[in-house]
Amino acid sequence: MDQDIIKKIPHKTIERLSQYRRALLICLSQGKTHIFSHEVAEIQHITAVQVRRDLMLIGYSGNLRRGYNIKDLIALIGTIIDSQDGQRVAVFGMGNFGRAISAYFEGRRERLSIVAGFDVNPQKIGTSIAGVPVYHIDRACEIISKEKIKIGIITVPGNQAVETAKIMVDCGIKGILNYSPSPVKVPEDVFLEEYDMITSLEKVAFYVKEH
Amino acid sequence: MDQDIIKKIPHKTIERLSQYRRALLICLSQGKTHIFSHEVAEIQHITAVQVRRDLMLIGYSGNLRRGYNIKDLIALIGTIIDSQDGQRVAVFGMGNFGRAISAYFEGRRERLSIVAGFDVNPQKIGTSIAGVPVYHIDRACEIISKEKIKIGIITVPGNQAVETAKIMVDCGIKGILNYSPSPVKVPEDVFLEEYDMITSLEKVAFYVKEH
DNA sequence: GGGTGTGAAGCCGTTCACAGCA
DNA sequence: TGCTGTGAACGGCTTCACACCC
Repeated sequence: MDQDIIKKIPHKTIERLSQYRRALLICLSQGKTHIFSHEVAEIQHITAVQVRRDLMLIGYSGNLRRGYNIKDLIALIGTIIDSQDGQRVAVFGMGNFGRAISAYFEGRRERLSIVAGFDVNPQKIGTSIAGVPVYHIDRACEIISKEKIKIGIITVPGNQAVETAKIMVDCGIKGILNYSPSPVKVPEDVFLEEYDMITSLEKVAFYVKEH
Repeated sequence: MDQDIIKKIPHKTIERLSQYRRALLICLSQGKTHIFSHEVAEIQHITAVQVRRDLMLIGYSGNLRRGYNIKDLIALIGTIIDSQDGQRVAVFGMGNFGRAISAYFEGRRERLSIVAGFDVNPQKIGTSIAGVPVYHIDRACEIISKEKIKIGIITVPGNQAVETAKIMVDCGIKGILNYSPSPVKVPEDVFLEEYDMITSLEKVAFYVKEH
């Protein structure tokens, strides 16, 4: 697919494509071969028009009678969001949360895999958690370079997040997913996504309070 | 603050208010008493105008010379997003992720606390994880009613999410935060927020791939 | 000058409405 | 009839631009 077109896909569509793929993989495993836009929409709690718009953006055309071919669509989404030769990820902070993510991710995606964990706790160094080898943070640059890691997930406590992000950037990480409660700063050329569970929970609590 | 005004605050502003408060609490603990909009903005990676807009929406006025009074602002945000008499939360699925959330949350907010965990693993039932007592899922309705729980977090494996959400709704939960990879369906009057870590990671990976 | 507060404009994602097709 | 594909309208959030103030 044309690079220029891919570059113009909005963030939100990228997120939804990822979600569509997950839903489609489940449908495929249930033996379905085709699906209508309104079926996808219902699963994702959005409208059918939205689904068709997204598929329009990536240039996919469905069949009028049977809807979209699930296998083809999964493949097409793969060509857009996956990297040809796979991407490697490291987790910074192998506490409860780091372990949870490693376990959650184990073997879910061929082209995106967690290959290293970093921590400072000597009891964890040298062990393997959910199939992910744990190294001391001091070896970050060495391992990142050796393992060709470009993406890092921050799961250290809030007060260490800023410092950790600095190390990641210095070692050549180009994409950071920050799950700590502290926002971090990165250079322009590093993609940063931050998510805080407390904010989400407070939001839910707010709307529950307001009925 | 006037209820009608609160109802009109957009979702995004609510999220940012939660984030502002977190940042402000840190500033307060560092001994600062006042802060400018551009300082808040920088922490959150947004613009100063955006911050001022949000504060305008909630009717807060700063001091021209010194900016915003941190203590007052924290208090005001509290009156908007917190519930007067506190809200109680349950975690469904005390695996790695459920444990991580419980630990992460322990003692962070007075007005929002995790008071129960549910699981099916007999080894966990009756124990306490990160200060949260664990019950068998069969007792969900009993405990939810007794503990006056209105909010639930789903951290069960994807294939059990739909079923778990059903139980939650049936037991009277009014707000759900779904961290499982499977979207769930809930009635109109239940507030639902879904977040999937794989989607976020795929998004980061996509933008790293695209430079 | 460097802040705040805000009407107006701009932008971007979503939804409407409908043509086209099997 | 019931779906897809899409130009056009809509709406809500963000940014511009500027008045005002110390």
